[in-house]
Amino acid sequence: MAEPTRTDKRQHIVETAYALFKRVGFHATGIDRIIAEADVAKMTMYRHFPSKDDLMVEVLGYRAGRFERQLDRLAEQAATPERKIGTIFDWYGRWFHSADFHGCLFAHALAEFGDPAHPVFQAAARQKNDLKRRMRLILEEMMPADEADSTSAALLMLIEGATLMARMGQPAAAIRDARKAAMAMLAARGRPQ
Amino acid sequence: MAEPTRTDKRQHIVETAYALFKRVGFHATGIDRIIAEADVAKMTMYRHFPSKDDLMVEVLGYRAGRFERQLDRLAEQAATPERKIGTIFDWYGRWFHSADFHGCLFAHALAEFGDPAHPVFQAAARQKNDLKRRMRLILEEMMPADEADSTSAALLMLIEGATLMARMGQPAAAIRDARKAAMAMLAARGRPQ
DNA sequence: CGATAGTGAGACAGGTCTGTCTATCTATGC
DNA sequence: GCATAGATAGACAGACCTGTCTCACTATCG
Repeated sequence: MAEPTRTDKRQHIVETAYALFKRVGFHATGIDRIIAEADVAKMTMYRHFPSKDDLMVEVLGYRAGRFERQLDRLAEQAATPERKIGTIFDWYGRWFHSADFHGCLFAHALAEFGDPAHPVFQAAARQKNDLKRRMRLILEEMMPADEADSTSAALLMLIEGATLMARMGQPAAAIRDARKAAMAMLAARGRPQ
Repeated sequence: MAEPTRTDKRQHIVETAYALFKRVGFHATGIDRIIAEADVAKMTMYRHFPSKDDLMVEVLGYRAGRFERQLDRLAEQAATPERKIGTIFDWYGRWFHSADFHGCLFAHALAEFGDPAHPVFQAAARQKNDLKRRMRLILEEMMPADEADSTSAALLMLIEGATLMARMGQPAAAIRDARKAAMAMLAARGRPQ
């Protein structure tokens, strides 16, 4: 009964690969290392994922899904648009300070796979676009659509930049300054230029 | 006379490696490809650079120096702090639209080399810190030091995030939204919260 | 002319990479 | 009990990786 079922193996490979890609990188992580740490045979991995590319895409999808579900839960608890955006920044603040923070896996994927036609590039870009859309929909509750679009873009930039700064060893300053700028951006709305 | 001098070879290797690292990535670019495209012997490269790590650090330093010199020249022409910041965003806007834009080499280096003790990581982080310091010094002409610090951090985040969005295929929207947010940030200064 | 320093071409070592294949084992469903 | 599907270990292919080494060549300087 402690025996893992078939589909468990698949998920176990995904999670092991996720941990390695995050810590070590995509190119720098070899198949041999993934199967060694996951403790599965090579053919088991290749049965589930025809190639390393497929595995990377699956890992990114898995991570993106987990991220979306967490933000969904947080959004429910917040009443106003400002607070909803605030909970997103809160999430990033906690993430920056978590023990196994190694930067954004999606940004790293975009960095390592420069070809926009590559499935890994596309899977990573999808997550960024999804996050921007999420924030845009929130902002549309409090401002016109075009303004919500440019503001959500700016918020996404702050988040991505803050993640980079956190990665460079300044997690506390990163989230503080990003949050401050974001809140000022929302509070200043409607004021005369 | 059309013959290249000795030190030219060294610089030629650096520039060829730079073009490849930018387009292809650090791990994905092999020594063999660098020397093939630079049209030099392998031993010539290894005489100048004891290892690939050394070459990568040199490439990052070369690129950072070129960047700094360009910003120095632009800063001279601008009168007010606001305009100086504006010229930096202008530079990024032109870069985003240039033919061989492939994202930020330093951000990619940070993504591929996760260990903060790695010389490549450090060389890349240095450029980000230098850019932040440059903007902080400009902002200190118009605001107190602590405010200049957090504002320069926010501006750096906008720039890094905009670079990521430009890389994902939206260069025009990226620089427009980043610039708009940055200018609003500076204009709103002193207004009551 | 001769010495020296940089360069060239390429073999080579030792390791790693992705992906394939075989042959054996095991667990579940009927 | 038995068939089937999934898992196992490990060899293997063929390519690529970094870095070393040898030996011949060339250009400059005195």
